[in-house]
Amino acid sequence: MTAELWLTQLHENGYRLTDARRAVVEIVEQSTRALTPVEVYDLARKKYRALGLVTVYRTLEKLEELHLIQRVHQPQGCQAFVSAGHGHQHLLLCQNCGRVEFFDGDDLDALTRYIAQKTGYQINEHWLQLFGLCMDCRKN
Amino acid sequence: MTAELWLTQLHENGYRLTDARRAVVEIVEQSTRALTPVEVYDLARKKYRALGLVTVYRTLEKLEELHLIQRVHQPQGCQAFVSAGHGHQHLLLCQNCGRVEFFDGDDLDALTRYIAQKTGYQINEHWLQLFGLCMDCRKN
DNA sequence: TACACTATTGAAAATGATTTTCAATATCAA
DNA sequence: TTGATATTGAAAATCATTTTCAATAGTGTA
Ligand SMILES: [Mn+2]
Ligand SMILES: [Mn+2]
Ligand SMILES: [Zn+2]
Ligand SMILES: [Zn+2]
Repeated sequence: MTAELWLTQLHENGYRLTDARRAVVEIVEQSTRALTPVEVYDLARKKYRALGLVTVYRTLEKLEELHLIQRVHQPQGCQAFVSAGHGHQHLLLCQNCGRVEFFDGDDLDALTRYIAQKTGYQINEHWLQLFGLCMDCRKN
Repeated sequence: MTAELWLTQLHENGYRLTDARRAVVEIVEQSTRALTPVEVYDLARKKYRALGLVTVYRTLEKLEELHLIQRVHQPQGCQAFVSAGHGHQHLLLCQNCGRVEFFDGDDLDALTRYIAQKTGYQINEHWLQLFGLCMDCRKN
């Protein structure tokens, strides 16, 4: 249902609504895994046969620009995307099935103050990511 | 001086010591910034003119395999390498000059227990990275 | 609804990064 | 010193991403 919202966002930012974009948005928005451009291409082509891979790249670029999706960095590679988190959130990734969750509530203030003091750095931001096994994959 | 140790490591693992490897090792080992393969190539060629870019890729691959270097993930890209940290350490990166430091002492046990409990995930590892401005760059 | 403007498209070509192939050469254990 | 072979750099191949371009489709306006 949020797919509609993404399309609205695109439209409000002066982008036209096309079948190609609709297909890409629908796939990426409802995925619980991070998807690479080719994966998006393969899946979206089931909805819209004529889709070109170039258009997938171009659409992902725009969705990232509008902060609707974000790139996911992993040991296996850094070319995959997921729906963006809201506010200050971090990723939790399943090492087996690739499932992606967001979490918040981390408090690194004490740590960053300590490191800043110790190193002389002014610390502006942080990346935090947890890896593990999701409930489903633990059963195997 | 650790460059010698790296070469010893390579040798002990059955790899031959060549001028090409020596040049790459010397450059990467003493750099305070993460370097891309091309950057390593350009710098190392000042020590060993005949060096080929292919050999840089192959040498970085081996150094990573032996855990002497590690890949650095950044917003601008994920193809750069630095000397690996020791034990459980994380990276602190200067957003201006690219300087790299390691820190430890983060304690995410409470957080991971909380997230594990809340999501049902079994959490195995984490990535943490701090970004900011190093002492030198703050002065500008 | 029809139209005109122009953003968007997919195919093909171009670019950039990395990997593979290969014959010549350098390393090193014996 | 020498022979087996690991390593090399150049060139070609591969893979991911970007650019170019002419045809087409989306949108606001009449
Ligand atoms: Mn945080
Ligand atoms: Mn840690
Ligand atoms: Zn899973
Ligand atoms: Zn700096």
